[in-house]
Amino acid sequence: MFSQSLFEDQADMSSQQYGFFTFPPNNNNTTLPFGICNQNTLKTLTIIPPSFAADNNSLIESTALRQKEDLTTSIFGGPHLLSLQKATANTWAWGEVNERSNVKKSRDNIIDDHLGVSAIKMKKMKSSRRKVREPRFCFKTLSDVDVLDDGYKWRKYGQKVVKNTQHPRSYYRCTQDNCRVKKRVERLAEDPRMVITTYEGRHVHSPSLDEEDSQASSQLNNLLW
DNA sequence: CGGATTTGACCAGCGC
DNA sequence: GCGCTGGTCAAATCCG
Repeated sequence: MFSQSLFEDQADMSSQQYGFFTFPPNNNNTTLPFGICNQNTLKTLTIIPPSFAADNNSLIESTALRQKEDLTTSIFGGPHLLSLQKATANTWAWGEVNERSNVKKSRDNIIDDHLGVSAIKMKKMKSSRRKVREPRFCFKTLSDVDVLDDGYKWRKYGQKVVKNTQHPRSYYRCTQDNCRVKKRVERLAEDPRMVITTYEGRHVHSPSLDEEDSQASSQLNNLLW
């Protein structure tokens, strides 16, 4: 089961996280731990902030390592800030390698190269459409609202009831022209309080800043996307 | 009235 | 080849 594998990954992830950042930017009640993916390991989860999905996805890991220190100091104003976040939400994220860099590998190797995905989930991923491989990032957030304010404007284009889940999955597209970023929003079957938000692709524009957006959230959005 | 959402139909990939 | 499933489309509907 897909959702089951999420739980398995989550347990391993907590021990590897090296920092937190708030997500979404306008929500003070959620913090997001992040860490580094270890490729080819099933039990070790990799957590990568979306900002690390650099243009060259093969450099995700090294980029994350290189920027780790900068994130915890300059972006968050010092390591002490990390502990000041209201860590009421148990949130996390995982990244997925862009398959385009693996075109010459065998099918099995391609599967193995997905970051932080359990064996069960990898099997599942084989059945999903894979023509266009965009970087994908999944966030698990404790929230009453399904659609978290991430600074971008989204248009819903579909909703689907996923097998063995009681909550439908919603599909959104970024409303910006020429921006093909999509996201899926669903509730965790085992814990409906948890919202699973999966982003696919990278924005080609800045967030649409509303009047409420603070300078800090703008800064964080630039970091993330 | 125009933009956003809903929702059933359709399509593609995969397993059997 | 067929059925199942997830993802997308697009007409209908909603709503500010």
